[in-house]
Amino acid sequence: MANRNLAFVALADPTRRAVFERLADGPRAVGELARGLPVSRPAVSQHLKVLKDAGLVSDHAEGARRVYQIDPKGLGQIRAWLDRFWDHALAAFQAEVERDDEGAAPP
Amino acid sequence: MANRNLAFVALADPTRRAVFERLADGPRAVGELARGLPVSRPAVSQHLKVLKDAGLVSDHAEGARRVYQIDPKGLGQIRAWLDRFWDHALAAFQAEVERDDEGAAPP
DNA sequence: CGGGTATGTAAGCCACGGCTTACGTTTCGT
DNA sequence: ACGAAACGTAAGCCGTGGCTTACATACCCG
Repeated sequence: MANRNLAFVALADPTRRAVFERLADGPRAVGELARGLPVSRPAVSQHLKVLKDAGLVSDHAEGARRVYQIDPKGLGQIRAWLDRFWDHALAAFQAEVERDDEGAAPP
Repeated sequence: MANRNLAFVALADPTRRAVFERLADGPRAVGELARGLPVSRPAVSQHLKVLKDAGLVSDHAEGARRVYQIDPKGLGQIRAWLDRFWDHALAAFQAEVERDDEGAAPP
């Protein structure tokens, strides 16, 4: 999926990851998130857009404020990919290790 | 760790991920990897450097060729972070869901 | 209804990153 | 020993992305 690429790109930026981790503690509004971060509020707003497009967060209006929270669906998707890749890569790695040991120390 | 940032950044680029996934099938040399990829061989070389700095791959000389293979240690590190984060975020998410259901449909 | 609050968006700037070509170095083959 | 192969690195180009300031919009409160 192109979704995976979006998720990886979204998680690659440190500031964006800071926003995301901060959101892991519970739902927050934009200004609330911006407070304590070394960037301006519009910057946070832009980061949230990227995270939303990647399916990592969801938002809903709450009066004049806009509350964001983590979307477990997006996070699960990327985790599933990592798990699948993990199995594949590890299998290939072990196969290579065994191939190296083939004539190294036979009983 | 800054290591995590390097890993995320490394995995964010599509071409670099293509190299990495190709490496999951088994160890390969640089030119071998470049064949079939839409970029030049030096580009692949640069990508491999980034992946190596991120602890995602390791390399060893084999004659004139340089063989790269996946480093499971780096991959495990990022997976561990994702697992930890997954638990935390999911817990907060469920707590929020329960808080919403609090007065919604009580028996 | 008027003022302050909370947010998204536009425009513009600047740095960084990915790609290519060109070059230098090491190793293999004959 | 000499040419070719395989690779890393330097230099340079150009698009993209993150940040800021400025502006427009929706909402609450009195």
